[in-house]
Amino acid sequence: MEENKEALNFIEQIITNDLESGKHDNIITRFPPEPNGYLHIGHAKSICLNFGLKETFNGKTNLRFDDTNPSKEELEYVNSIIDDVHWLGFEYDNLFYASDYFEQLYEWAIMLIKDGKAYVDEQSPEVISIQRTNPTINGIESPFRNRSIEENLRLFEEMRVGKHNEGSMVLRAKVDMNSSNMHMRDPIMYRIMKKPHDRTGDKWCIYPMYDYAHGQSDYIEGITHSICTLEFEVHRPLYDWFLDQIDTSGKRPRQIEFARLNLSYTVMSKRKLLELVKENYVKGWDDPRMPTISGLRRRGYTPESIRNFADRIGVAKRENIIDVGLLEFFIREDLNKKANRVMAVLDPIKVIITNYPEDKTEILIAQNNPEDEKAGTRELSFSREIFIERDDFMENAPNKFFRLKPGGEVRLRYAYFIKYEKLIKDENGNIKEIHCSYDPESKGGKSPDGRKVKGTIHWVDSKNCIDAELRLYDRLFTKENPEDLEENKTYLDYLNPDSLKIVNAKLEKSLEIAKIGEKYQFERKGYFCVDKDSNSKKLVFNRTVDLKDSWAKIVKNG
RNA sequence: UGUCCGAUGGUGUAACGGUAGCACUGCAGAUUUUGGUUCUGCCUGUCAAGGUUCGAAUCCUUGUCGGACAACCA
Repeated sequence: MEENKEALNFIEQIITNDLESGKHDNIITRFPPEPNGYLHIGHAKSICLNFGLKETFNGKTNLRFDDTNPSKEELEYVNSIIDDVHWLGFEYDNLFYASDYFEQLYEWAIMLIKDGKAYVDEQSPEVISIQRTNPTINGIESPFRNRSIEENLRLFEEMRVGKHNEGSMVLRAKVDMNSSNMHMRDPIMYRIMKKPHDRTGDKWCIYPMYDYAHGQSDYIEGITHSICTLEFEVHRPLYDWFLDQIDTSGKRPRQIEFARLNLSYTVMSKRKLLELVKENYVKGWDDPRMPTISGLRRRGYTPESIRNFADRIGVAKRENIIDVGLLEFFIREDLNKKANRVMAVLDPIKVIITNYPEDKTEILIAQNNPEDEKAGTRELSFSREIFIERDDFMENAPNKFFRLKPGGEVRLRYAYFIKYEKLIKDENGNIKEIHCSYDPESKGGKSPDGRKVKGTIHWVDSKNCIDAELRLYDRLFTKENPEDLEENKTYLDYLNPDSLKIVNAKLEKSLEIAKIGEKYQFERKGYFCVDKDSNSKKLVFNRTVDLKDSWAKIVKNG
C-alpha cells in the first residue's frame, strides 16, 4: 500500500516549520467568535481548521468569546455557539472570554499611556475620521495627541469610573498618523459604553476595541497561531504593534489569514443572516434554509458531512465561491451509508389491483439499507388498494419511460409486478385511479419465469399508511452570488419565493414511531429527517436533499 | 487614487525548479428490485508578455484582472 501522504495546506506548512525550527514545542489555536449571531457553515470551516490543527499537531484549542461589545452581544448566542461546536464533534481545551482579561488589558493601557504611546482624545468620531484623511495623503494629528502623561492618566481613569459621557472621549494608541495603512493612524483602543455586560455586569463602562483586545488576549492564552480571515490582513501590523508593546521575546502569537468560505446561492454575513431572521424572511436562525450550523442540523445534515466538506474545500488565500452542490454531495455520501430506506409517496394517486382479493392484507419483507447488511429488515403491509407517485404513471409515455404506463409492466418495490389495465377519470378528465392487475407469482419482486421488468416504483398500502407533512426546501436565493448586485437591487431581491414547499404525503406505517431528528431515505425521493415541529398527532419531515435524478435530467435535456 | 493580498479545467484544491494530479460537476457506458448506490472511461486548466535556467505553474521584471482596508464593529 502506498502511504497516504496528505498535502499540507499553507498553515500546516507554517506550523510544521515552526515545530521543526524549535520556535514552538507545541501549538495552541483558538476559535474566537463574537457572540452576536449564530454560527454558520463559514464558521464551521474555521472551527474545523483550528480544531483540526489541534488534532494534527497534538496541540490545544481554546474557545474564546470575543465579547468586547455589549451593545451587540447576547447570552443566547453564547449558548448556541457552544452547542454548535460540540455538535460538530469538537472539544475545546479551555472556554475563555475576552472579558476575562479586561483588568489586564486596562493595566496594559495604563502602561502604554505611561510610555507615551496612548492618549485620550476628546474629539468626535466625525472629526477623528476626517483627520485620518485617506491613505494617499498624510493624516492630521489630534490636538490632544501630545497632552501630558499625567492628564492622560487622569482622564482615562475618569473614563473608567464613568465620569464622562458616551462618545465624549476615547483612548487612542499613538502609532503613526502618516501610515499608508489606515489602521495604524492612531487606532482607538477604548470607547465609553454605558451598557452592562453579560459577564462583567456594570463593572466597566469602557470597553476595548477588537484590535487592541484580540492580540493581547491571544498573548495571555499563549496562542501560537492566531488564524483569522483575509479581511484582517491589513490589521496584522497593528496586531504586531500592540504585541511589541508588551513582549519582545518573539515567542508570540502569529496572525495568519485565510480565505473565508463562500457558498453559492446563499449569504454568509452575520448582518444579513440576522436581517433574514429579524425581518421574518425565514423562521429563525435554525430555519432549515439557513446556512447556519443549527439550520443545517435541523435540515438533516450530519456533523461528519460538514467536517468532510470542510476537509475537502481546503484552506488557501484566494477568494472562492464553493458550489453548494459539493455540500450536498457530502451529505448524500454520509446518509447513503447511514439512513434506513422507507417508502413515502409525496404526490399520491390510487392504484387498485383488480385481481387481488378484496379483504386480504399480507406482510412483505423489505431491506432497511442495501448499503448496510446490519440495518436489517422491516415489514410492509400490502393490499388491494395502494398509492403510488403521480408522476410514476404516464398515459402517453415515451419509450425511455419505464414506469407504469399503458401496455407496460412495472415492479412494486418488494411486492409484485403489476400491469396497467385501465384509467378512471373524473368529469374534468383528471385521473382518479388506475386499475392494474398483479402477477401472484411475482411476490417479492421476482418472477419465476425470469422475465425482466425494467422499472421499480415505490408505493404505500392505502389501508395501512400514515399522513405526514413534508417540507421541501430549495435554495434560499435564486442567484449564485446574491451579494453581486445589479443596479438598484439588494440581496433580498434574489430571495427564492419557492424555497419552501409543503406537501402532505402518505408514508409507510413503520414511520409511525419515527423520532425527532431521525434521518431516512425516502426511496427514489431523497433524504428526510423528522422535524422538531412533529407531535403525537402529526409527523413533520424536512427534506435534507433529494437524490440524484438521472430521469429528471433526461426529461430536461429532451 | 495609496498600501496590502491573490490569480492552476465549470467549481475548489495539489504539485516546494524535473511527467500538471485529486475531488465535485458534466458527458458516455456497465451493474442495479431505488432512473439511487457502485464501477469504467472521457472532456476541460497554469492571467499575459518578457527574462533567468538544460528545464518554470513554481524564481525575477512589467502589465492585466480580482479582492481587502479608509467603524468609538468584530
